Amino acid sequence: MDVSDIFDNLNEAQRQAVTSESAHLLVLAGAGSGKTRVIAHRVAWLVKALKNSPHSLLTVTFTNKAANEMKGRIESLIGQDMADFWCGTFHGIAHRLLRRHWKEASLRKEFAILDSEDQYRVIKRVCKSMGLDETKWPAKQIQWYINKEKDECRRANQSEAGNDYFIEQMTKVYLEYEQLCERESLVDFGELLLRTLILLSTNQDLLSHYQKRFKHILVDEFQDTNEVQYQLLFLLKGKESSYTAVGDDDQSIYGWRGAKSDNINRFTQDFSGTDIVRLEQNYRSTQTILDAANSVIKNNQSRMGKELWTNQKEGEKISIYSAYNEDDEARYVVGTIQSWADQGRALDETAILYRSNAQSRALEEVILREGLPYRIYGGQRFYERVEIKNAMAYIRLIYGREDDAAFERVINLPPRGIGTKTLDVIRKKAKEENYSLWKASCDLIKNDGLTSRARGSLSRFMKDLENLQTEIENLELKKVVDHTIQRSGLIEYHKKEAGEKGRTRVENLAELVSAAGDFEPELEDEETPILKSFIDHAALDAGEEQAEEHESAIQLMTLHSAKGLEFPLVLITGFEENLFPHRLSIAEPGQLEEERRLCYVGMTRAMEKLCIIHAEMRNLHGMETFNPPSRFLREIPPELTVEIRTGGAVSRKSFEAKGIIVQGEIPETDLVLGQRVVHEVFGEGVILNYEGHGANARVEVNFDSSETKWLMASYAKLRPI
DNA sequence: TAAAGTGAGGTTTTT
DNA sequence: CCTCACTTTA
Repeated sequence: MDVSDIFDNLNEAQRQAVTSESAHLLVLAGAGSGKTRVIAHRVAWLVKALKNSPHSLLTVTFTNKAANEMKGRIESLIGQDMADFWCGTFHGIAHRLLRRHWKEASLRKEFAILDSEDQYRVIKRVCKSMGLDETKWPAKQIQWYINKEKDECRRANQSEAGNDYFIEQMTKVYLEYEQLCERESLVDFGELLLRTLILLSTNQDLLSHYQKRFKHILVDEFQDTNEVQYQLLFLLKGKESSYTAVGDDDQSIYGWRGAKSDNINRFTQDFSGTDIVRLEQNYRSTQTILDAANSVIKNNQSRMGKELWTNQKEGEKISIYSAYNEDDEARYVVGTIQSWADQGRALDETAILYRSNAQSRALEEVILREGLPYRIYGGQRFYERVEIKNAMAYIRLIYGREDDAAFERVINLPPRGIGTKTLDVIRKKAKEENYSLWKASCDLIKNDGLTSRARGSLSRFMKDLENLQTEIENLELKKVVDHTIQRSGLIEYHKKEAGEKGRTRVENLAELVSAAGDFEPELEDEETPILKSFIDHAALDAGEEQAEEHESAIQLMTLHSAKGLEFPLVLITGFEENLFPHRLSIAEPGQLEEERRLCYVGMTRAMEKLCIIHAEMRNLHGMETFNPPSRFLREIPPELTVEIRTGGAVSRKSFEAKGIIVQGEIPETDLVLGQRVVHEVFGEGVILNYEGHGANARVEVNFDSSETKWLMASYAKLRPI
């Protein structure tokens, strides 16, 4: 294979980054400048040109999706076996290390991973046992506190309470929680990282082994690293290791969960001999979109400074639409997308972005009404769904009876007459004897510590589980899962559930079976049984890929989850003060700047056309709220925008009030509002509304079929009658 | 013990 | 307005 393949289609700066031979490398890569590409090509270059073994490379990303994508790209670029190549998320890699060195990390061999819901439940359990008032000390807040502490590398005994009552109290719970996790060998997400950090820093042999192994460490989205992640990277730095950090301080939007974009600056100081390469050529967006995004982000004080440019054409102006309310907003959005589709473009080229998930509802309703296919990202992920978590709890219990969280989850699911009272007795017994709920149940049944009714139900439950265990022995994973959801009664239970809900739950369970069929554990060690690998996978990978629809659909998502994606047509909704920037972020300058970066991220997702919509009035929490247009709107130079119908011919409100057809000429066209026209396909109708002018004019026509459509005037070939 | 009613609270998200 | 968690009732 020819090494030049690796350089094809790279620009000068990219090539410089890919082939840099300085001790360390920092790539400051603007949005759409080919940052993932640089990492993939650099790995390829290290392997193909410099003959590094894949074994000596480590690539770290933040999401599983990004890791998979990266791996795929690299493999297709190199075209050789990369079995020994570590490429994963921080958590995935930490997990791998802990599984390998569980003994040194003082864990049990079969330690379990707590996802955030499991963690929440455990914390609740701890609070209860401490007799804490739940209303005064919400478990959610405690969870947040503990995770924050772990992100900052602090154990419970390392917090400085001073005489702060709040911290003192939090620390107490943290301590209890820590002990419980220790006792049951439970590891939450933060713990994966912190424990790995401690494992390596207290184990010189292990540390130098990995320091020697990893000659090149490459980190994507560096601006999103938090304290513990940074320290982990720093710790792994050996005499010969060389680091590549790629990031964009302007796209740091996760400060609120502990990410420190300042780690970029820290990197240049801690890793001496760092070469800095800036990627400022954007391959994604038109000049107009880029100019607008640049002038918004320029208002931030704390920046490393960077200006994107492109070779692309100026492109269309940015449409600004002032909607009357959220319903009008949704109609405009859908209308714009429809005319996009009318021009023969695909629906999956379009994305509707919003600040908070709650905004998706109004949009969804209108899309649904128009019968367009759509897909909402975010929200509930596959392995987080209750029915899936329940099924997984059975599987966890089959794997190991000591799993109290799983036990509590399914002991009465489907309902089998074991209520809180019985469970309390079991809990108490377990606590007294300091062993698992399962063992406690065994003893209670033997020693007759229960009412006969509870005893019957409980022993039936336990016997069922034992039977299930023997039945699935030697079956392949898919069959195990299938068998489990059948025999546990979960399928029956959800089938009985009313309406749509029950049906989708049954479907999801079926999906779980097929996910199990497709599941391939990471090879590495044959010691771990596949069942355990599958359980870990479910905790570590929320399963964004699952149940994906393949039909070309409109994409709906929050601004946060749009990061890293691109779409030809992007519509950002809810561009209002108190919504975006969010009410809670306005007061503090640091948070406001993060909101602005979020805005920058959103705008730079657009390739060809960007629309920004704000509503004059919006129903929020059941109240009519009037918010002025977002300050970010004023930061976009007016010459880059077209305001659609502002102070113009049509007053939305009067139009709304009474389907009156407003009169008026549509600029630079031969059409007039209220005019009867005929369309080749849709037949005759009346022009109700318009926006834009000349070649860009779009008109709303109410056809005699009573259907109303937004059409591009220049494409629709409307003939006046 | 299981199903209907009451009331607070309602950024952003990954692992 | 809508969701959720928790409380009351059959």
